[in-house]
Amino acid sequence: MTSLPPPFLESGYRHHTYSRKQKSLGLLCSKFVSLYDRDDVESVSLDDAARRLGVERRRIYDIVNVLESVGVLARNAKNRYSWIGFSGIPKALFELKEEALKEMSGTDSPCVKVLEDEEDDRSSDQNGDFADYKLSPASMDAASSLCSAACRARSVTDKRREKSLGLLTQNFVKLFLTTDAEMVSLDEAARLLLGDGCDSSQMRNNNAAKVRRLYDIANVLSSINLLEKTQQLDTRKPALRWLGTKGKPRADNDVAVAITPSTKQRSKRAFGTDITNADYKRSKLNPPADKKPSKARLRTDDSKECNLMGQTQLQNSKGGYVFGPFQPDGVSKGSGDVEEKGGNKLQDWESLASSFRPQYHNQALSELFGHYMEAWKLWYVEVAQGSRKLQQPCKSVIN
DNA sequence: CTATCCCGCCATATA
DNA sequence: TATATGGCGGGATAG
Repeated sequence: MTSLPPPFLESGYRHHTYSRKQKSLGLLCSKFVSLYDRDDVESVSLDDAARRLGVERRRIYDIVNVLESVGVLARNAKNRYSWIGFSGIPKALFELKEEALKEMSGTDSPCVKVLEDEEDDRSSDQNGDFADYKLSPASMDAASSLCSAACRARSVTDKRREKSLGLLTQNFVKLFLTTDAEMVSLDEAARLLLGDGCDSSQMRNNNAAKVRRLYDIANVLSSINLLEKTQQLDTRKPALRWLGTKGKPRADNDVAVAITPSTKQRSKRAFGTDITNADYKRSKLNPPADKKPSKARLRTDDSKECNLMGQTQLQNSKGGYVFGPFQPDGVSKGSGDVEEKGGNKLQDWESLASSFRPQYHNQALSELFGHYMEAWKLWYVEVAQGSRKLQQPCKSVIN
């Protein structure tokens, strides 16, 4: 009753201008954010959100799932989330990265191919070693990707979790956090997000499904300005550019530390995600046919004061390699059972940094990581400390 | 035509 | 069981 079918809306039909854009996940997410990103908000009710935004609950789940993956929200209970805000992003990203690094350090893959896949599903995900970043272009490692079947014993529950939007989002983000590449073609991302390997079989259709999910993720992350939908400069192919890590482009000096948005707890618009009812939606350059998209769009993001910190733009051999595989399948609880978020995380950045560093074979990466640690530390400390009262969740998380 | 991706059915999870 | 979640992919719209 509350929902109106697409074609025909409420009052008459005066608005033949039905446009999907008006109901895009991204726009909805923007509304969602502006609705809750206030100092006095600390709890979010899905029911309330759905009602206030005038959409079906299903859509709220989509938004909330990805936002939670990047630390903007935290689940409390049924129908209940606590609003962390943008200040929670740095921490979340840091943890994601930490997790990603841990996973790829070859120590994983405890689960080899156990037995053949049962029923339908294909052996999803790949993982395996991360020895070198450059995996052979094609053919890759169809064989190695066979594994992962393992964890199936974990019952259906984990199985479902494996394909959740939230996990997909995390893996997607990890991809950007563990490499200096900032742009991935949609297609490539879709492939990496799951068991690529063999491109044969009827994975064609499967891939299409994944892409659909990728669009969902991209849309909400875009509205948060962590991501940007673009297209590869050469190939006009659609691609996604990560914005969550770069500082302002104009910083020549490698420094360009964080632009800590809220020195004071005041500015809740950490990420400058202000949505005006007007659709400020950037029109995607997309000129006629051969125009250079380059400067087409002006100040892409009105100086999102957000951005964690400046990072040197040492974009070296980006073109060469591909991202190593990470471990998608229900890893989280895979190995341990007691770990999870209980332990002592983010203890010493110092030690973490030093312990991680040696893992890089690539000098540039190593250096880059150093910057990451530095900047993150700064940012995190500042935000965590200064953040208004709603920092309680953070505090408790640490235990 | 292909790229996007909204919509909501219905399987699962949870209270 | 009822309700809450959220895969999943058909098929409509944008380009």
